[in-house]
Amino acid sequence: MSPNLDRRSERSRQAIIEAAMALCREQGLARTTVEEIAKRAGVGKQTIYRWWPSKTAVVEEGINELAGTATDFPDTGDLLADLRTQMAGVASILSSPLFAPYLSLIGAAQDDPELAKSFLDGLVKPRVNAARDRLKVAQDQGQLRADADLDDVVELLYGPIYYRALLRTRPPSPAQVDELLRLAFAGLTPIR
Amino acid sequence: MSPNLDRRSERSRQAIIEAAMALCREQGLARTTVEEIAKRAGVGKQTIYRWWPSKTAVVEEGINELAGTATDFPDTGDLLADLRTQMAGVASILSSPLFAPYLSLIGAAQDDPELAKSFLDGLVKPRVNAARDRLKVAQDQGQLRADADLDDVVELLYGPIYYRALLRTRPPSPAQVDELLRLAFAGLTPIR
Amino acid sequence: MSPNLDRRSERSRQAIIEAAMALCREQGLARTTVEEIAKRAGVGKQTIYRWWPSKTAVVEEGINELAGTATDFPDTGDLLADLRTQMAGVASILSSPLFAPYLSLIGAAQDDPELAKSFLDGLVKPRVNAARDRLKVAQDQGQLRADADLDDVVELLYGPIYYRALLRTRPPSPAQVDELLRLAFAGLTPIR
Amino acid sequence: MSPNLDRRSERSRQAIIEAAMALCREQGLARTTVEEIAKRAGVGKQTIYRWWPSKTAVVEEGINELAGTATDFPDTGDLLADLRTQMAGVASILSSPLFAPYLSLIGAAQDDPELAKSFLDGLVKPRVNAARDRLKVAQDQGQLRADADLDDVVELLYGPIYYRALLRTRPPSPAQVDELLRLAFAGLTPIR
DNA sequence: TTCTAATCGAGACGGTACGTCGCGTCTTTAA
DNA sequence: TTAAAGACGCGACGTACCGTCTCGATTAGAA
Repeated sequence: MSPNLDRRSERSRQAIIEAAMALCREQGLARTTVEEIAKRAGVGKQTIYRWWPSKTAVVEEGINELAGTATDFPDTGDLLADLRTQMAGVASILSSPLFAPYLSLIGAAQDDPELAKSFLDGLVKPRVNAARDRLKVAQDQGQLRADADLDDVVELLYGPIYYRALLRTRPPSPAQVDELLRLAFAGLTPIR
Repeated sequence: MSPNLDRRSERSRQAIIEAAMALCREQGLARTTVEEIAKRAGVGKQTIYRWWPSKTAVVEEGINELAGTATDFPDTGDLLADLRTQMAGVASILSSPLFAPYLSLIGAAQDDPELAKSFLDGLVKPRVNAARDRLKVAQDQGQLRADADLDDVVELLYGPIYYRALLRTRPPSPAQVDELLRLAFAGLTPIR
Repeated sequence: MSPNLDRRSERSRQAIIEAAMALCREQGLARTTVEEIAKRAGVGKQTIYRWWPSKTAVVEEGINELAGTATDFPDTGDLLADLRTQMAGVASILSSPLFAPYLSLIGAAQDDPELAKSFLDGLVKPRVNAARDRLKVAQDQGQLRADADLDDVVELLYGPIYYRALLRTRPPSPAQVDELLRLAFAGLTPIR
Repeated sequence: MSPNLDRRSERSRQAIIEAAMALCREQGLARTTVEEIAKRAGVGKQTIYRWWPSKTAVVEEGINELAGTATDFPDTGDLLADLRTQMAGVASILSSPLFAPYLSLIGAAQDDPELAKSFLDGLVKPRVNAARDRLKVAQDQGQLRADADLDDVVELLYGPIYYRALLRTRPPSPAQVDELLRLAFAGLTPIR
């Protein structure tokens, strides 16, 4: 019924993911076809369909491998510094052609509830949890407002970065992160 | 060369937009086909292609008509109150099934630079400008930190709403807006 | 539901039939694919599937057009001479590369009851009937044994020609027809 | 190079042939796949490909075993009686579902010269030779027209049986054989 | 008010890609 | 070494839509 994982060809698996990511970078996910991926990977279409339900699932796996630990959270004891480091990494990623398939994936998820779910569970939640954990430590240390809900804080900090990337107003950047952190921590209320 | 606008059938125009929006709400933009739109609208395919370059353009027009003045900015003199009002409207829209095609459109734009451009110019920029104008007035009145770049402020306030909608963590809501405004204006720095 | 015959492209119809027949002659029906036919005819696959249920149906129509009136029965008043003429025509056809698809069709019909039926009704029966009509006239004129069942006679005369063609023992030929007629009319019983 | 016959599994060999024949009877040769045969026989595909070049070769072997000595020629000294016996056997076979794969095989051979050759050499020729031998004896005894070419006689007698089977006009039968022999021996020329 | 040219609904067309089936080969594990 | 099992690269299947292209049949503006 379901295929035997032991007999799976690792060579083909990697070739498929790499081909999918490359094509996705060149033309976007929408214009990338399973046939092209198969051809570029030197693989039969069936081998793709045997192990993934769709091209988006392939790209999801590719993104997951690519992201790896790149967005891990540091803990130097200084929250602001750590946020600056990590968020600058996120901003770089979201403006990098290497990670363009990531934005395509978020795009595709808008019309694909299953993809949305696996994307949320597999890519977003783990990283949000890590962020929340780091914030919790800082909050306990008095480096963060005690009455702030940590999910709200995560949204406040990362929302603006994704906003730029997804609405294409301007690319996210480390400079944005600096200003963003300054504003978010100081608050918009004018100094009296 | 280009078709004669005077002879255009308004009945068909509306039927097409309504069919496109309805199908988009039912199945998402990706699964909606031009043929379906034509059939549901009781229209020939050619009539769609004569007036729009693609199905996304139809949906874009539909969104534009639907949005109308719903997200206009009030000016009661009280910035925080006005933001609360307007942002709550945005949050409602972004969580409403009626506006689901709007998210689909942002999704499609990730792989379609032309759509991204016209979407940005036609839908996003005018509203961002209106927001910036309102913020400028408030800043001049001393209701907003003087050293805050207004584009950054817009991102800080709207980023978190779009973040929830597009990453599907949880739906945007007026309650989010309240907390968001509280945090953003007060700042994350703990009260000493 | 079913396509509109008035709007059918005659150019495409002919190109498809000609391509199918040509490929069938070159490689046999079994190795001929719908995709090849479409490509050679400069036509979309759907156009084939719109008007025919299968490639064999295309070839059937091609054979029908090709056969035309080539196997019509003459009536000079001399049964033996007429049979010689007409059967020689049949023998030529069954050994001609031009008509190779005809044998392929009979082959395919062995595993396809629907094809067998339409082949029988469309190609075989009309010709058998014509043969029987000619034989009936001759029988009434005393040129053919009065107690012979005409269907049996048809089988006796044409069976050996098809036998050679389908079992590939040796190709049918006018010479075969001569000898066949001699034997069949004189009978196998030795002259006392 | 070629596999070792001594180590061959007789159990598998028989299971494969039986599965192939059964499937061929149920669905025809064209719709029978090697994968189905392997599955039904409880055998790996490779085991089929190791010992046969194609599914038709398996069926050919199956037919050969099935036919066995069923169509052997008797020699009671009475040609007509012997022909009646043997031809009735052939007619029974050609109208029996058990032997349906035989007709499928002839069908497949129309587009497969290699199959045609091995079919002709392995199945047809030996039986034609046996028939010719029996006819030769009879001819020498004066039971058959002396000036009749024996290959022509074989075609005259067996052609009509195959004709019915392959063109699907009506099934061959012992009754057909009776009438056939009557006509062929008496001749079609009216009695003066 | 009639003429006439553009737009309309309809849908056939040449294509591209889909997701599936089966081919014949190859690789792994067990007997 | 042969066997069962089944993954693999490949090619074709029949289908769904694409965007273009005819077709009459309206239908509204200019004559």
